[in-house]
Formats: sequence, C-alpha cells, structure tokens
Amino acid sequence: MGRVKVQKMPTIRRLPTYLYRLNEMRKEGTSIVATPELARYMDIGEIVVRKDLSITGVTGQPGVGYKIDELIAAIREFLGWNVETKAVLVGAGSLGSALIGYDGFEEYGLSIIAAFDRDPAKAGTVMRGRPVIDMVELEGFVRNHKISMGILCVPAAVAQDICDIMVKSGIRSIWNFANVALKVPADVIVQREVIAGGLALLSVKRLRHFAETDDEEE
Amino acid sequence: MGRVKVQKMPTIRRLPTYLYRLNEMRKEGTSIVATPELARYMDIGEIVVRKDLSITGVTGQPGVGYKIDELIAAIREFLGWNVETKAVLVGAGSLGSALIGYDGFEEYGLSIIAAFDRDPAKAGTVMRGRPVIDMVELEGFVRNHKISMGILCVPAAVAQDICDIMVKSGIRSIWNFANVALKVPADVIVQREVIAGGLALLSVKRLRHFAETDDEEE
DNA sequence: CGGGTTTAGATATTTATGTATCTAAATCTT
DNA sequence: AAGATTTAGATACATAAATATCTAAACCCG
Ligand SMILES: NC(=O)c1ccc[n+]([C@@H]2O[C@H](COP(=O)([O-])OP(=O)(O)OC[C@H]3O[C@@H](n4cnc5c(N)ncnc54)[C@H](O)[C@@H]3O)[C@@H](O)[C@H]2O)c1
Ligand SMILES: NC(=O)c1ccc[n+]([C@@H]2O[C@H](COP(=O)([O-])OP(=O)(O)OC[C@H]3O[C@@H](n4cnc5c(N)ncnc54)[C@H](O)[C@@H]3O)[C@@H](O)[C@H]2O)c1
Repeated sequence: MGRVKVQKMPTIRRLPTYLYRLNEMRKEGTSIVATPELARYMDIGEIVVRKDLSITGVTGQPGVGYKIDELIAAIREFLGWNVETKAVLVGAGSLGSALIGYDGFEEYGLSIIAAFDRDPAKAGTVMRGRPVIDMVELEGFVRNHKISMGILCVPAAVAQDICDIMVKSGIRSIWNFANVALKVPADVIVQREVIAGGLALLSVKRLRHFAETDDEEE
Repeated sequence: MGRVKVQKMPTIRRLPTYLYRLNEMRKEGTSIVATPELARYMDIGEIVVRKDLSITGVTGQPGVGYKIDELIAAIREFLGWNVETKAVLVGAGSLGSALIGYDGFEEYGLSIIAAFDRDPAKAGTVMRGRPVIDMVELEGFVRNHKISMGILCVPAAVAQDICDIMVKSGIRSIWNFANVALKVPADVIVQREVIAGGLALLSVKRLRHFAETDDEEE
C-alpha cells in the first residue's frame, strides 16, 4: 500500500459499491474480475476504476484482471472494515429503525448494538433484535461497552444536545443524519449525511433534460 | 440567471442544506443573511458559499448580505422544487417506510402519494397516511396519476425488474436506494443513493486521525 | 508458434472544484 | 461627515478529479 492519500472523496465513496458487487460475484463463484466489467457496473470510466482500486494497494494482472478475494480483503482493510466497529444509534424513529435492522452494515464491520430514545413508549422495547434504551443510560452504556461510533437520527433541533452527550461519553466518530452542522472538539469526526442532496441532483438533471429536449433552436 | 452550468455536483448537493437553514432562519424572523454565517453553518469557505448561491441567480448587497426570501425562492426554482413532483415508492420495507412518512420532502416539492409492495401482508394497508398497494396495480396507477418519479427501496436483486416496470409505465426519474446500476433508456434519469458511501468516508477519516495521533516520529 | 486482443499501470492532459486577491458598495463608529 | 469595517462579486490562481495516451504483460485464436 504505497501511499495513503486521503483527499479523494469520490473514490472512497465508491469503495462500498465495489465491495458490494465483488461480494456478490464471489457468491456467484467468480474469482477474477477485469476493469471493464466493474466500470459498466459502476457506470464510470475504466481508468477511474483502476485508479480507485489502486489506492487499496492491490495489483492486477495485465490481460487478466484482479483477484476478487484480494480486492475484497484490501478494500475492507483500507476502510478499516475488517475489524468490528461498535456503534449506538440515538433516535429510534422512522429513519433510525430502518438503519438499526439493516443487514448490510454487518458486511461493513458496523455493529449497531443498541438504540436510545427519549420516548418512554420506546425505551425498554426491542427493535429488530436490538434493545431500545432510555437516554439517561446512554453515557454509562457507551463507557461500559467501549462504543466508538454514534449514529444520530434525532430531529435537527436536538441533534447538538445529543452530540454533546456522545462526545462527553467518549464517542469520537459521529454519523449524522440530521441536517445540522455539529460543533465538536477537534478530535471528533463527524460525517453529515444529506439524503436530500441526491434528490436535488436528480431534480436538476431532470430540468436540464427537459430544457434540452425542449429547445431545438439553440 | 445568467448561465445554467449543470456539472457542479457538489454545489447542487449543498443547496438543500442552504434551503433547510434559510427556512429555519425565516421561521425565526430573520430576513437578511450574510455569507460568513452560512459558511459557518455549512462548514465550508465563504467564497464557496457565494459561488454556490450565485448559480441560482440571486444577487446580494455588498456590506449587507442576501434577502432570505429571495434566496429561498431562487433555490426552490433552480431545483424545480417550486412545483410539486408526484412520486411512487416501491418497497415498503424498513427504508421505504422511513421515506414515505418523512415530512421534510414536502418542503422539497416531493409528494410520495403511494407505496407499492409485493408482500400481500402489506398491500391494502395504510402506512403513515399513504396507501400501500399491490404491485400489479403499479403501472395503471402511474399512468392514471401522471406520476413522474419513482423511488426504489427494494432489495438489489429485484431492483432492475421494478425499474423496468417503472420505465414502461412512463416514469422518467428514478431515485434508487438499491446498490445496483440500473439499465435504463437514455431519456430516463437515475440517481443512485449509496448511504454506505458516507460510512466509508467516516471510517477513513477516523483511520487517518488515528494514524496522525499515533506516529510522532514521522 | 505468431499475430491479434485484452488489460493493468504509468504518465500526461483536461476539466472541475475550491481558494485567494482585489474592488466597490453599504454600514458602522466616532 | 470621515475613516474603518463588513461584505458581494469579479478575476485570477491552486488543487482535486476525471480522462486520454502509451507501454508491456498475459491471453486467445488459428
Ligand atoms: N425519515 C427520513 O426518511 C429521513 C430522511 C432524511 C433525513 N432524516 C433526518 O433524520 C432525523 C430523524 O428523522 P425521522 O424521520 O426518523 O424522525 P422521527 O420523528 O421518526 O424520529 C425521531 C426520533 O428521535 C427521538 N427523539 C426526539 N428527541 C430526542 C431526544 N432529545 N433524545 C433522544 N431521542 C429523541 C424521537 O422520540 C423519535 O423516536 C431527522 O433529523 C431527519 O431530518 C430523515
Ligand atoms: N434499511 C436501510 O437502512 C438501508 C440502508 C441503505 C440501503 N438500503 C437499501 O434499500 C433497499 C431496501 O432495504 P430495506 O432494509 O428496506 O429492506 P426490506 O427487506 O426491509 O424491504 C424491502 C421491501 O421490498 C419488498 N419487495 C421485495 N421484492 C419486491 C418486489 N419484487 N416487488 C415489490 N416489492 C418487493 C419487500 O416486501 C419489502 O417490503 C435495499 O436495496 C437496501 O440495500 C437500505
């Protein structure tokens, strides 16, 4: 793994999709994959695929392709997904309950071991196999179980408060689905997920498409 | 609105976050906003904010800032969110049910007017105010209600099949949450949402952070 | 076995995106 | 009112990312 240049956001964002597809191919019994096939699946250029894969350190065989097992292992190692990350989720509402039970995350080394919610009707229940616990127990739970990641699925208005509790409890990585910029100490990493961003992109593409098909004169 | 350059994906992805914050400020009674404040909220540079806002065509006042009402209207118009988009959602599972009931989308001009599912236990029920309907009725429903957008929340394995039905029914925009590249005719626009991409980014940032705090020697 | 084909990986180029600098307009301060 | 401060918008520059070109290695086909 020659150099670890971590600025390439688009590449890193694409890695889970490669991983997903490679796992699928392995299940189908394939052991080698060449760039053109992956490029078709990803809907990007072949050269982009090669550059993407190269940051993991794997080398392929000219005229042949890459070994799927090697690629899977390398991507998982590059992302740190070869070791389990324990997470808690706060806000067992509609989005939270979707994430809690999502099987896909286990493949990514992410274990959401409990959810927390303020709602007394939810605390004490079990949601998709995971316990939903009252907020007052959050800090102790995080310390006892050495949780390193927090997933925020609460309304934006209270996200900063919950974030503060997470940080105080020792959590250093926060995956934030509330649309607010969280203020955190320098040693805490926050990833904000704006699902509506994709909708905006889709909307603009559609408008552009209409505009193109409309004016034949320009 | 001088020029509509639609290649700026990062800018467009950020627009919903501006919109969210601006709406919030309006509710608080503010009528003017200056770049530095937005930049702090977005956690990006001031100049990026000005460039982002400029693609909507609004002009601000030097020494003052932008009129919030104007900005909101301009962003909504730029994204086409000033007119309602009718959508159907297929796959009323964990993720699907989260999206169906999400209030935020209405602010973005998106109305999910019905969900469809293969599961006989779900078809015929009402989920968060929206009817869940059997798959056989999808095509007729889309034609009758002139639905223009489809939201895909089914397992990846069947996503292409559902996509084909959507296209056949007349849907031209597909918001795809399944991790597959869909094959569609040239006049159909697909936006693939890879939620795990954000997790990958968070993971790598964390690894890099550890690496930095570890080696003092290099 | 030999020529054509496929493909990885390196290098170079182009394009997209983010950042800095400067000017002028509005406001604030005194 | 005069100077200092804030800020938008234009221009220029720097960095990141995608794309093109080239070379050599493995394979395929006859
Ligand atoms: N639902 C979606 O499809 C969707 C999409 C994009 C973004 N989001 C964002 O995700 C977040 C959650 O959305 P949702 O639709 O799941 O909302 P929701 O109302 O269904 O769930 C919110 C949950 O947070 C809990 N909660 C509220 N305040 C709390 C507190 N102080 N401490 C602990 N728990 C608290 C509530 O009890 C509830 O269970 C929001 O910020 C929303 O903007 C949701
Ligand atoms: N749950 C999450 O947090 C999450 C996160 C990221 C991506 N995703 C993706 O979203 C998709 C859905 O995930 P989920 O967790 O909601 O799964 P799920 O199993 O909870 O829901 C899938 C739904 O699709 C329905 N369905 C299956 N086949 C169908 C068909 N042929 N026609 C119509 N409906 C059909 C099922 O009945 C079910 O209701 C998957 O592709 C998944 O990878 C989910």
